[in-house]
Amino acid sequence: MSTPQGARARARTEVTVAIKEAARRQLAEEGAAKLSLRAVARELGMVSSAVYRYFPSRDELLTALIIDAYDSLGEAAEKARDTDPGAAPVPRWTAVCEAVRGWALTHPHEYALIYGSPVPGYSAPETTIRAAARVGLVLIGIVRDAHEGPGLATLPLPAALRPEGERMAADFASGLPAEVAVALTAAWAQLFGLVGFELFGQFHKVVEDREAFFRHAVTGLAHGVGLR
Amino acid sequence: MSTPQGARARARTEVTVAIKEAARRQLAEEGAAKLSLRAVARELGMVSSAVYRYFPSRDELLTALIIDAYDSLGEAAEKARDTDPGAAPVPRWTAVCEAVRGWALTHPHEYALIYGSPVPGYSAPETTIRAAARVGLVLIGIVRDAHEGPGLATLPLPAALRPEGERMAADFASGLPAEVAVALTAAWAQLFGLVGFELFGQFHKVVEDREAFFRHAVTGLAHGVGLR
DNA sequence: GCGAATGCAAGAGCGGTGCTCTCTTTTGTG
DNA sequence: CACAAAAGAGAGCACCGCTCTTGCATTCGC
Repeated sequence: MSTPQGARARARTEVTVAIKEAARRQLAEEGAAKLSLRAVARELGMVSSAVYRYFPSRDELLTALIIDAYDSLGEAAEKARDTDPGAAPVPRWTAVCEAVRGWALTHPHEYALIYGSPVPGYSAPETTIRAAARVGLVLIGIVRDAHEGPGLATLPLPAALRPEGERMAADFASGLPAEVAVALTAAWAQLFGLVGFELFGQFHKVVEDREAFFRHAVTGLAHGVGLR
Repeated sequence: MSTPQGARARARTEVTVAIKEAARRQLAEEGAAKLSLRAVARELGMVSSAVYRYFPSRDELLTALIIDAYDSLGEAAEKARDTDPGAAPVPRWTAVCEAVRGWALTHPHEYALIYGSPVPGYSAPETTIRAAARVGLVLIGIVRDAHEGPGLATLPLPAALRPEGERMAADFASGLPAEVAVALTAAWAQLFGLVGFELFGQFHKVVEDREAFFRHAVTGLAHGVGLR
């Protein structure tokens, strides 16, 4: 799976990561819309057609960047979760949320790539799905720990949503009550609403002290899923 | 302000709206990334350089579409608010939220244009800000009505966020308590997090009964701002 | 060890894009 | 009616994604 020996293969993976690095640099500077395969080739001193030996199309290159971005964000979230494993549920939750926000603020174009409009057309390959789930899994883990530890303050679930909640719990939140699975999914989406609004300028002239506002809002999200 | 007489001016506005219509059609079919001024010109039977007499650049055309989209969404929200003015606060709130969701589902590319990544680079002219505020104003109005009527169940605000909340209330939520202004702003962002996640495919294999889930989630948002 | 198969870079080229010029035609108005 | 302003037409520039063919190097099978 890793470098399968051969000097040739080694050179290939090296060029591949060089292309991704140059592309990521362009992405950070100009945004996804301006990312151009030809410019990447120029930066690497090769001709544009050579890049197609490594990525069959611009969209494939973008997809690779998307997966890397999901991984990077997921790693940031996991790191925040693990820095103080003994902390109470709510601080752990807010720490992860703030890590997500921090990553988004330092990688705005990459964030836009994965949580903004799907720019490369409509390609969401299965490979991206696993990567996309990492942040969600971190949040689930915190809530599960709380459920098995100090317990959760659950809210009632309307009857119409009960089967959906049972399915959710079975699918990706095993061990958690249905109403928590539903609340958690909503909080997950709402977290990215907060981050996206700040990042995309919707809070311009609306929220000034973004840090404090965010902390307060995600604390509210934590309470919404039953953490105390 | 409207058509200043002259047949020439009339023709100009006609061509202008024709260009916008063609552009909106392309936007709906292909998305913002594929929207091309030359294709618009082709569809209208004119040469590409002629379009530049009406819109100085592709970005300006996109900006016009953005403003129209904000207006269209705001109108949908206002319509939902006005259909049953005597209803209780929570149903009024959820009706507006569902109107936002419905508009987003029927105008996905336009929604992506205004709440996805800012595609035309980084242009957020002042003119768009007024248009962007309409949905927010609808939500504020509902909460204000409830505040002056049945009252709100407010939650405490951390001391660090009190000045921010006071400023918010003074700026755009006059008559509402500071903690409600803060909660309202958070709910506003969270609403679009829910809509965006559904629209951009993050709920794929996660949420099945989207309608019921959304209704439940926005009811939670309503409670979060103090509506009962 | 050597020829053949394979991998890779280079270059030219196609159709498309945004945008800018110049030139001509149309048209409203003094 | 004449003239100036507005609008359209066309060519052209630099860039884009992508394809194809052509040489060259490396690797593999015999």
